[in-house]
Amino acid sequence: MKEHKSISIADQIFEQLERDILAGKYQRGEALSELGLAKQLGVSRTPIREAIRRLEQENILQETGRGLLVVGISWEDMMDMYEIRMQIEGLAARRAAERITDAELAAMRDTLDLQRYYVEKGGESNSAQIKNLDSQFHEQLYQNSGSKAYCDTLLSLHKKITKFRMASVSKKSRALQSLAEHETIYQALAAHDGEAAARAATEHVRQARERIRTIETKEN
Amino acid sequence: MKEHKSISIADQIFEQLERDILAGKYQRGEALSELGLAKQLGVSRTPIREAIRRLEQENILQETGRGLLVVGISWEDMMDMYEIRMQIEGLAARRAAERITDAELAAMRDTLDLQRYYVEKGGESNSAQIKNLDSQFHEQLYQNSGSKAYCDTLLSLHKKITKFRMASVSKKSRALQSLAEHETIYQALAAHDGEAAARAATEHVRQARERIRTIETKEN
DNA sequence: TGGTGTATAAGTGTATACAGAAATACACCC
DNA sequence: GGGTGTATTTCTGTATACACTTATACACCA
Repeated sequence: MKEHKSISIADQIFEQLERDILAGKYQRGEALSELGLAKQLGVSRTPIREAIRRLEQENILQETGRGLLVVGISWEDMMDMYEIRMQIEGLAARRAAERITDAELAAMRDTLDLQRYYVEKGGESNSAQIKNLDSQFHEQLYQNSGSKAYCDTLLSLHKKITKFRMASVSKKSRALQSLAEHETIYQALAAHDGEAAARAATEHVRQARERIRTIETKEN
Repeated sequence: MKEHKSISIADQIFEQLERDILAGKYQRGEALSELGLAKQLGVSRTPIREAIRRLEQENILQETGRGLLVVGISWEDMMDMYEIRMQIEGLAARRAAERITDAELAAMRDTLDLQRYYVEKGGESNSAQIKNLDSQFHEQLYQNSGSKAYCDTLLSLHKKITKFRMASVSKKSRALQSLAEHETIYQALAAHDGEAAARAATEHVRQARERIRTIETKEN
């Protein structure tokens, strides 16, 4: 379904650098140079520069006048993003519940069913697939809020969170719990119950944060 | 106090295009071309492209594969941004109240006093100055939340709002009311009262939205 | 008259060349 | 030996050239 308009080198580099930075592959404060990246990636500086400008706009890279500084996001930043999402995603869900169409509901239902299929099937090989479907459900929710502002804000936060340190090890029990929460959100949307949708979405983000927090705490 | 690192042409073009797009100088859906902009602005395509990439990242410009599409923001988008800010700015204010230092309080006090000076002095010539100080107060608040996530999110929303259609005609009565609300926020911060700060900040954004809404409604 | 095919124009994507600034290294002088 | 001045290297910023894609216009043919 996705538009494949040839995907320029600049886009690929943007994606790769973003992923690497958010995944923590580069140290916070580490210095990079355009020429260095160009040589390393085997392309000219032009696409590198365009990728860099976008990363700067996202505030995960910073120009210093002489070289680039990796800003990235910290653990605290991510917790804060969850906190912000808890509020905004709830409001977006309320709106979605009030305006969602049957076709949009059916599409979310499909996403949910497919996700359930992969989760119950289990296996590490499907974890990428599951993560994509999880993201897709949220993106559909954002889209169905009908608000560009909500959609843009939430997409930006969600993208950073999902790429953070290759986050969220997929354990089946957690995946099932997350799925159940999605189901609750869906039911509220289907019932066009704004209040319930808002509560469910907020609670889902809160739980997701807790799941991540628990993992990290154990690691450290 | 601001860092003046020579301000590249690319940066200037970014600022200008962003301002023009958000101010409504370009029609929503209007097509632009790199070469056209380059000729019009008398520079090469290189800085144009870098500006465009940043604007794309902000979702106010969109690549179509053949030319650019002006997306901009609509009136509804801006109302939604206020709604989001109502929530997030409240939380940011709560945090700021809990951690703000005396030095930071003094800096906000200075901003406030200077704004009051210009507001009471009156006159259209100072409206730009007043707007800047107003923005500065909010930016200080964001900064003092101590959270990169809150700061980034709020700065992005605030920037778009302030540039929207050259928003907010400055009437002295409204400016005074806004100032009084800033004062309330400041008092809560100074008292390190998180709850009060959150309430005051949220209410201030709500009122700001109402002030804008009233103006627009009269215009249409 | 309508459709098709080609030529042309316009636009983006990428590489490269060049200018200028800034840090660094090194030699020279005291 | 230390400090200073200069040369060199290493960056970024900008312009330009070229490849490639696609829309468009126009002529030709059925």
